[in-house]
Amino acid sequence: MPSLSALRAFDATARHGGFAGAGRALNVTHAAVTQQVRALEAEIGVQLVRRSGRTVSLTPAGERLAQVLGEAFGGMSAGIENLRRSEERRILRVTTTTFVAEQTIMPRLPEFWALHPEVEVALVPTPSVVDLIEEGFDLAVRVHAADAPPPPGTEVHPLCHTPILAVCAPELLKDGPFDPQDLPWITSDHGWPWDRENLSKAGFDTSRLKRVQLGSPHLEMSAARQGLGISLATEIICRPDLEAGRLVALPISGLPSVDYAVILPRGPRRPAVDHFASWLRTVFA
Amino acid sequence: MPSLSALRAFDATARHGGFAGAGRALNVTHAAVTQQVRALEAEIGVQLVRRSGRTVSLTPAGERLAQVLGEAFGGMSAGIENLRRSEERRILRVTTTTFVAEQTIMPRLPEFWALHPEVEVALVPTPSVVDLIEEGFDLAVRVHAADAPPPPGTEVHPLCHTPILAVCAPELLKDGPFDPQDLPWITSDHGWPWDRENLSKAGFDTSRLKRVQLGSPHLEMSAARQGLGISLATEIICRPDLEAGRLVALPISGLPSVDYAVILPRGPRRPAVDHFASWLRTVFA
DNA sequence: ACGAGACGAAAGTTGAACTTACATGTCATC
DNA sequence: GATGACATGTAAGTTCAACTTTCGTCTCGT
Repeated sequence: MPSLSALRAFDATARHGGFAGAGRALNVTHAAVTQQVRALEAEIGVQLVRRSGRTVSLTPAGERLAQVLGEAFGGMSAGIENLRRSEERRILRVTTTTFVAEQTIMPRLPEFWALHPEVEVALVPTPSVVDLIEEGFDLAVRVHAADAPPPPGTEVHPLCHTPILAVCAPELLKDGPFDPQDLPWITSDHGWPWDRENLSKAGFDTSRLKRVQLGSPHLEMSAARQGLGISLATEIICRPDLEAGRLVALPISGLPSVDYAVILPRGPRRPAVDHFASWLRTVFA
Repeated sequence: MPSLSALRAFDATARHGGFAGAGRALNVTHAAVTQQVRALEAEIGVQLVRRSGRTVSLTPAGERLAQVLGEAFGGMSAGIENLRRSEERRILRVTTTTFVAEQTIMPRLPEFWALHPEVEVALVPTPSVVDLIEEGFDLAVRVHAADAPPPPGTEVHPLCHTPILAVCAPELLKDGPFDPQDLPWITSDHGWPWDRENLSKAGFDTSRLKRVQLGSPHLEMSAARQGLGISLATEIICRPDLEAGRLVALPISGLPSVDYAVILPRGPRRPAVDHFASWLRTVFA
């Protein structure tokens, strides 16, 4: 098969009716085009253009080839253009935990849309870390230790370092100090192993704790606000409730801190993904 | 539009299910293919292949692009292959004078077919020099002075230098020497200007000559053989008749000589044209 | 545990494609 | 018929995209 740039040079020559015009269209000089077309003619052994004085015209063979090439190149560029456009407009799929989605990102999403109104965002709360690439996500916000290696095929951009707090409704503290061992801990089947690990680090005897289990994660925070018990949560998640006085942090020392990070699939990204990632940095600052 | 070699690299990757296989198909290393595919992904901003361990698979976007590219490249190579083949088998169109065609080439054509049985030859006798390219001829055999410039768009390969003879049937000489001014000259409307010029150079008073005009060129030689008069012809044309004793050359001095040459359109040629041209050299030797 | 065979990354190399420069040829216009 | 604008032809010089090389890593089958 002949060189593709020679084919493109001939295609442009046919389209623009001359070497000079083809050169302009391809951003090269006319000499480059003549060389390529000559090479193509030599390669396939057929005269493709008639050179008569100041103008060139296609031979019958040239006409046939130009037809074929025009369709092929046209199909290519149309296909690529489609792909690029459908990709550009595709909705931005973001996965994170229910808490981060509801408490941290959703309340401030209007700020993002003020910056980039054209980007549609789908926030998909998934309890566990999922395979970004396999599930077709563009971005994840996850707890990810700063020194941990990124999951295969992804890259990690740290967002913030934030302490884990034990929070409850201020009413629970009205009657003075109390022993946290006595109060119920609001948790879930899924979150309990993690909560237990963190409470152990703070010196609690986790086998003696009372637990309140709720069916859906987004009920937990509201249960805490209503004084049902104590909940473990990162500071960044409950910051709005702390500032509004709906929750208070218990003075428990020894609870660890965690790192939040943006996790992105490796490889090429459309601009919308980068926009959202950099906006997240301001949200988690 | 992305680089065509990147598109071809991706096409080959899709076709062969991996970078290594694509590299083998394109006669390059796997590294070259990965680079090109990565560049393509960056260019159009879409992930096209999933790299998982030892194998690669196409993403949905990659599938779509592979489909489009496969059709485009397939169409191209089919079109080129068609062109090349139809050109290869195309009949060889040769133009020359009636005399050369009938007297010199046609009798020996079997020798050419013995060498190249696959080449079909069309001998087209045309009285005047025609535009090779415009009329779609592959080759012409013409009288062309060795030092004359080639017609535009053509190249000239000299064949032989041959004298112009005045010939007649041997019977006309039976009654002893005679004055050529008295005998009729066999000529044609079309050939007369040329004959007159040559006769003038040999010192004849052309206004006093008797002329016999015949309708078709290929009757002239046979009229000469039958003793109707004298004919002007190049030695190479009437050599078979001279050798067979059907014609004799009159001892007229002063007639000029001419050069025969092969005239070819410039540019790429298929092998059959070169074969025929080089065979002609042996015929005219 | 080990070798075969695939992909990944980075630095070095090469030649195809391009530019530059000048000659030539044609056409429109004055 | 002289002139200028604009096309193509050719050849020699230049550059950067594409490729190779090299080494590392991963996965799979034995």
